[in-house]
Amino acid sequence: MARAARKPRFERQLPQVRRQALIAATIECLKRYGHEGLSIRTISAQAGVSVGLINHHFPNKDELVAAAYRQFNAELVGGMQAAVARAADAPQARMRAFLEASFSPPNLDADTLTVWVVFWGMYRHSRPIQRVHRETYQGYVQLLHGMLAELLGGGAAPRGRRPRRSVAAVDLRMAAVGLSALLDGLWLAWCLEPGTFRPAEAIALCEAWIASLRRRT
Amino acid sequence: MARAARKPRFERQLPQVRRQALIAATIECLKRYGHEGLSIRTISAQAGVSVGLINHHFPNKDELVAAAYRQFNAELVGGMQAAVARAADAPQARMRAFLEASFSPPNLDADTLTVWVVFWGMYRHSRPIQRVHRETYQGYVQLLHGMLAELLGGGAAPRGRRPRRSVAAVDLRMAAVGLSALLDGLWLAWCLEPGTFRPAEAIALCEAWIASLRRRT
DNA sequence: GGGGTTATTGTACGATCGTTCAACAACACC
DNA sequence: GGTGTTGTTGAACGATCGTACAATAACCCC
Repeated sequence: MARAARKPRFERQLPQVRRQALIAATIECLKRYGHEGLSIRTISAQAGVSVGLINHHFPNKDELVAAAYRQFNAELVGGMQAAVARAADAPQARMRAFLEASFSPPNLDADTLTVWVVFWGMYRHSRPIQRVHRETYQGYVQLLHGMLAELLGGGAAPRGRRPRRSVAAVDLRMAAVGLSALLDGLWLAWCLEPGTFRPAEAIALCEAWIASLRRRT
Repeated sequence: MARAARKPRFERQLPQVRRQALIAATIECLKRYGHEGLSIRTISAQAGVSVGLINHHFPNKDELVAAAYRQFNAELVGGMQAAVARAADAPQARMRAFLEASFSPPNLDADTLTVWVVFWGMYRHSRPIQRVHRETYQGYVQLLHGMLAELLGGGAAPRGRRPRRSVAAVDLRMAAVGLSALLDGLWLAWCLEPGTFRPAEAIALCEAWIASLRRRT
């Protein structure tokens, strides 16, 4: 045959690039097929590689899944933090941006719930999943806690000064628990049955909750 | 051998009884092993029967799982309704009983969450699961909605008279959405990390939410 | 106590799972 | 252009999955 440029059967990639592609394929499979999508063959097909390649870049399947969990969490929490950082430098505006990010894609999405549910199902029995959860969830809690402190503490100093009264610490803790629960519950309900209410209504509920908290302070 | 009473190798059961035992074994396996416990062999071992028996009483695995989901839901919702029915015939007392049942076993239990998560994971792709969900969840929503109507409507007649103002209907709908979300979120948070707050604190948060609703009416 | 009904058993089968590994080939380098 | 490194392939393995089915035996009935 003449020197027709033969197309290579595959392309070599840097390990870092390939690992990233495999992680992305894993998340995509989870979104599409849920728990059923978590098979080596499904993921490798999605990534367009052979079955053997996964075990060349990851010691086993659990490590790939844990890496996907880390990335998935980091993206969502990072998006939240970025939205808050973009907002005006006022407690109300920051909280507003946080709520709007909470009730917009990619957070408010049935696919996102599908992925979450799979990871939740592994939480109790998988050590790597537990470890990654603690790593990333902490950032989310601190973000929420900090914004509530700004809003409710009044004098809560931006340089980490202690709150005026120790009583406020207890209230703040339960305020964060409550707002977090309300957020998660609304998010869950919307993802399961999007027709029940509109995202704006969910935001309004959260702001009403916060307002009733401020009234009590 | 003398006529030592030979122990039968197995006991025949009425189909109804055996089906019930298999359903109970399925739920038990889900509590212990989560998604991994959903295998014919695990379930049959838990029930103390052979692998073939399941397909004699159920056409396939999905039908067994759907039956388990129906029973699991019916027990929890039934427990709620019973708790409310046992309470004094006053709106506050009924709501109080409802909240206490929500934040006590068997509802408030990490095992219960484990089972729920598995069923949630099937929700999107399994028709039987969707059907059972609608059947049972409806009872829960109506219970919650009815109690809120009693508490907030004031004049909401026990004989189904229409509320005074049509505005109240919209508020009532979102009030139910909000309380339901708060309940689910608190329940979820406690099951995932029981050390964060006490059940009584969760009840207090819900009652504070309801109180702020009443104040607005 | 013998016979009939059918709940129950346990093996077998094909499919799919995660993982291994020897062979291959793409690409950088000299 | 030859050579070395190593990212990549794809067949193969043992385990486990859900299901099918013929054989077995428990229990009711007369």
